[in-house]
Amino acid sequence: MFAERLFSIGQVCEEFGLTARALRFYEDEQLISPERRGTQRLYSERDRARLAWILRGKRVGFSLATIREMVDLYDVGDQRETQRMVTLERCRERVETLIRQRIDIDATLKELQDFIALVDRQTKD
Amino acid sequence: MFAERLFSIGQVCEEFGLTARALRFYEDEQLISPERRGTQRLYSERDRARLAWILRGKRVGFSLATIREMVDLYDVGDQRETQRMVTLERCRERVETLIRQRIDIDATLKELQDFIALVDRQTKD
DNA sequence: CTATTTCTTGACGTTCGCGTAAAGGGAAGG
DNA sequence: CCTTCCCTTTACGCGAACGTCAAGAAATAG
Repeated sequence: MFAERLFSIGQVCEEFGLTARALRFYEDEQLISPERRGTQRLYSERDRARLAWILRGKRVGFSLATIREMVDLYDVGDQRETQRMVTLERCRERVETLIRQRIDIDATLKELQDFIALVDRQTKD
Repeated sequence: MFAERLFSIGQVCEEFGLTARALRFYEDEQLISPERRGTQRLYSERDRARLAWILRGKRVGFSLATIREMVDLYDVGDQRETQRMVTLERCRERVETLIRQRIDIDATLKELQDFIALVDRQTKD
């Protein structure tokens, strides 16, 4: 067995392009919970995977609260029937809004590209 | 010729599902500028089209500032060469982030749907 | 004409997602 | 040992996007 590689907050900031303040804020908001060696934070591979998830969630426009809800959903592996149904319901809601977002993005993309083509034609005259 | 149908703020709120406060805020931020009959606002068909654009922009995660920039881009029809290039550049940037967003959305959708399938299988046991 | 909505303009309050000092602790290099 | 980073917590600040009264004007209903 080999010890897992751990990262300091500075390294993680560098890697993901965010500030220490942001990382600590995410921790306050319970999105990640890195180990501690004394007072210092140590980020594991799992923490970094969660971070990647968080950043992607942000890019698609989810709030931190929503993102936490979602990673929490993934974390509860075994649960009761009723709770599982709630989980599924929340997931399906997310899927709905994502699909809606795709439609909106496609429409916006089309208009933008049409507009670009129009301006291009004007320029060529 | 027939007079264009105009709408009160209340009607527009009803139709688009937002508050009067929000509409007035968008006006302060120069996203829309409805006519006035005395002190009352009157929204035209064009205003409502802009509103639809704004709401779609919000759903894809644009800030109001960005949305204003974009509707402004559409509005300036004829302009100088250099200005036109700036317009094109801004548009292409938007296209880039939208495409990036599509990729993120697709990835998130896939994970969600895989997860749903997983939970579904667990439930059937 | 009166009563009831619907509208108007301030102006302060709130939540989110951090930024930005302030003040200090701990490890690492010379 | 001293300096230099890198890290820590605490705490106030800020822009975005409205919410929420307050106080009054104006349109509409009866």
